[in-house]
Amino acid sequence: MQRDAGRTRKRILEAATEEFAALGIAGARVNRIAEEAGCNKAMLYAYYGNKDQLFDAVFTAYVDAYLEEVGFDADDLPSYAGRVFDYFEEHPGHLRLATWYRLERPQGARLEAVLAVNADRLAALERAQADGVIPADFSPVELLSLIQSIATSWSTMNPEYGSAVPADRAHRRRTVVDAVERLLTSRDAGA
Amino acid sequence: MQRDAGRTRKRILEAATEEFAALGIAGARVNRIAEEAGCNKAMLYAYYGNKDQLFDAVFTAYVDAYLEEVGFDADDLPSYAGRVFDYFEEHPGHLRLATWYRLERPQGARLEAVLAVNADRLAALERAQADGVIPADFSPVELLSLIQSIATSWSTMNPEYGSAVPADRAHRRRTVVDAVERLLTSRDAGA
DNA sequence: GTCTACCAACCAACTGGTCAGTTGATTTCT
DNA sequence: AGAAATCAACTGACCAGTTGGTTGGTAGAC
Repeated sequence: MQRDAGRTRKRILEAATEEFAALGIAGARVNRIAEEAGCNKAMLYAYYGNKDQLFDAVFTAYVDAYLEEVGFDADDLPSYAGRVFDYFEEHPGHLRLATWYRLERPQGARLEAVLAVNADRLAALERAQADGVIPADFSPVELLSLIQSIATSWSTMNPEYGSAVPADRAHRRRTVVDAVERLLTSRDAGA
Repeated sequence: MQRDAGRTRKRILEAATEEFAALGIAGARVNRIAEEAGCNKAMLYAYYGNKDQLFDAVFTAYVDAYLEEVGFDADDLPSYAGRVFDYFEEHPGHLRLATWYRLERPQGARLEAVLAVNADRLAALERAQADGVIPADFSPVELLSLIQSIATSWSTMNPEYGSAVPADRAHRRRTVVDAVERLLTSRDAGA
């Protein structure tokens, strides 16, 4: 058993990601994380401060990975929605993480990285609309909001639907991309 | 101070609704609920069994109120979406409750009431499509999933958007209804 | 090469406080 | 008198965070 601070840090972060994704901040147990990571609880406090800061580290790591992998393309929003869908299909825990964050984090503390990315995206959408590349029926923030919701709609459904939800991932993906395409189809001004 | 079992039950349920909506099952504190309800913790156990069953009572009461108030109309989905939007604008805690339920409840235990309502709605949509009242581009379950997501999209956004989200409730509502209308506009079969 | 002093990595065991749930007695109404 | 409603005080388990000490790698003296 070699000693390796970097490896231990990583193992803690992985174990914490799993625990927080499953149970949230209030439900997570520091003891369990340490046990799962195969190290002593004290290491966790040495490396990450406390439970809350550990959640921060987990959440920031997820956001970085998400932004890197999904990217953004104001000119092709349907395929952006498809990539969002793909990401959360492959990392269902990350969507839970994002939801816990929204529910359990006090209103004050926002993530700089996300704020900056959002501003960028809103600006890019505005430009694309000014250039006529995408229709301007919805404002940039409306578009982002709707697309995000649609892309994750299957994962955020109440569990009671259960068997009615199609098991075929490709089929569910097509639904998402299709719906976003419809949002972007210009309609006549008349009621 | 009169004694009144019914009133005490109700006060506990109200206090519990607030506490669970704010903090979820793991984060809620039984002591706080009793204090807020202005009664002893033992009453809570006498009337509702334990913490989990108390959450069940809270959640069931919310579902009943929701189903009653929102209703469903397969022939006019945009206005259904508008009513869903309205409901959660007026009871933001209830959307949080639904989210906690999805995150914290073990997969096994579903609510009969919701299962039955879902089945009804799927059947109603199927009929409406067969009658040609609404387009059949999306299947019933796809429609329900998309509409639910769109109606709650503003409330489920990451908090980092903050000031970019329009404060005007009527405006946000129009976005929702508009988006659902677009889903229902038939398109040509060609790619 | 190997000895040694040093420090980072690591941990078992503890602490103080908090939590869900219980008990046995008291009050109030009929 | 008796039943239902109420509660102060208790219990045992658990939990986040700490402490004081041990272990293992390694840099430099010789």
